[in-house]
Amino acid sequence: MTVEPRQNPIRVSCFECPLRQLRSFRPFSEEEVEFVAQFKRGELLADANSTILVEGARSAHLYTVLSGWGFRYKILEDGRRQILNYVVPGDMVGLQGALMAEMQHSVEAMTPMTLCVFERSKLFSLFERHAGLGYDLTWLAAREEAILDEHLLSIGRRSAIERASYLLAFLFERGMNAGMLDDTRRHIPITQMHLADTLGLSIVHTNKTLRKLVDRGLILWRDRGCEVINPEGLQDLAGWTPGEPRLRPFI
Amino acid sequence: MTVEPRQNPIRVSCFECPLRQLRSFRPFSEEEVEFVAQFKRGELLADANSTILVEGARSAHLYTVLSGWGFRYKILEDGRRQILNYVVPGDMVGLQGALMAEMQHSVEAMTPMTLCVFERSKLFSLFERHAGLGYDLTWLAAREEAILDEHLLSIGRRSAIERASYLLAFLFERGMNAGMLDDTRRHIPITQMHLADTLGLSIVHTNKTLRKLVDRGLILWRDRGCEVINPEGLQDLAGWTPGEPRLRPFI
DNA sequence: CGGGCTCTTGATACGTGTCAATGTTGGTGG
DNA sequence: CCACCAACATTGACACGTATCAAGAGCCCG
Repeated sequence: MTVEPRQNPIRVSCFECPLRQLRSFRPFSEEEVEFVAQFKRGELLADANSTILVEGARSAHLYTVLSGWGFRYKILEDGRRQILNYVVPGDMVGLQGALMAEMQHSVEAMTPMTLCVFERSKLFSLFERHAGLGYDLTWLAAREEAILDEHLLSIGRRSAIERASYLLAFLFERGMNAGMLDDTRRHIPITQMHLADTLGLSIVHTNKTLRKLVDRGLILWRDRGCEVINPEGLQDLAGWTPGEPRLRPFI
Repeated sequence: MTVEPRQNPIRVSCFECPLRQLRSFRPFSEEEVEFVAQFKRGELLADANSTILVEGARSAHLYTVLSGWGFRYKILEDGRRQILNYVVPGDMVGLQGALMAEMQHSVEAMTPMTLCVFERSKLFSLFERHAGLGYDLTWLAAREEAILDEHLLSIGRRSAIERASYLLAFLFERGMNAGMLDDTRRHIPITQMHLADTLGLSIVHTNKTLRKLVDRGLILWRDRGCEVINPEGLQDLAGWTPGEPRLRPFI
């Protein structure tokens, strides 16, 4: 289901960007915001389950997520799919495609999403005009790398139930930091198919593993999604501790 | 076996850096080389099997590999180890530690290695003074990300024999591009333990899987390492094609 | 009202892990 | 120079975790 997403004129000014009000993002200088504002080209509204970027394409744009949940993935020729990571507000999408020749993975929306659109051709001027923002981009790339490292450790060396615990704890953590979850809204809008394709497990075994987590009182499954009851319990089971929260940049 | 590596005065000038003569690296301007030269602090000689960087440490340095093979890895509390990626000449090591607070993985040498040492505190001035080099760093980070994506796909969705084929084809490719392998020197200096910890398999099953590849005439195993006989055969078996070789930067 | 998704559950098959024993090689010290 | 030891590699038997197959229930949306 690939819906061609609509690209709209700017509705949210960078000067009053809702992300900047979140606790987890670093403050920006007036000058930086100004540059980003003129770097921004528009907004993209994507339906739930629509494809935002596809492997092999040469996109003229890159994006920052303003709202919604999505994920990056790759597929093998015979259709086997591996979800690589999830994207939440504040995350960049398509940076790889902007730097390398073409996208090496696809991106899909899990919920309706809003994305800021930037022009790929102006990327280099960002490095020239604002070294601090260039540094931020490298920082963001290094952070993505660190996350992928953890996923690799998880898929390679953890058992099914440990993997599932880690992943849900991870998603909970990211959702909280991105302002998508809080003490009242704890619902992660994900299907068991998504989890299976992230964990490297079959969907049947994923289902049975989630049931164990439900039975242990760590999570609830309802409304086509997951509600984390006991994040620390998940972390203990997985043997994972999230890095100390630290002010992060975004573009 | 953690040997404290020796740090020596500079013996290889950036102006006659041996890496720049390799086909796969992009040319640099005189000015850029000059900057890198004064960014460089010394050289590090690491013994085979010594640890170069350890998870949790705050290193004052970052490195570029000049010679030798090494790898990045993480371990769980109970000792389970996952190798994340390999490093060959031209690769940066420790960038994550330079950007984030501390290293989130360890790095170990598989053969004797030489590394250029750079000072972490001067990293930001690289972005200020040479936007092109800052761009290169982001490029390198995005490339590492793309590699990790492929590893995730492999561990998550390929069978044991497909995984092993992919990994050996990948190592062969990287070794060729880095000038560590050529038509006469085809020996990859790696143990089956390393492969097992990369593939997310037990060492016994790794051994049996490698035997199948030997029986198919795709590789040889000898001299504590692997000799790739038929790289295209490995690629076919894995369903993997290396990206077209493209001039890459390094610092 | 029907037809997809999504989720659930049991039975069975298969891939991979674990255990145990042995062979091989290279390095070290007497 | 030889003896010994520690990594590394190999192989078979068996156990266990996860995949696959199959059937059905619940739910949302057209």
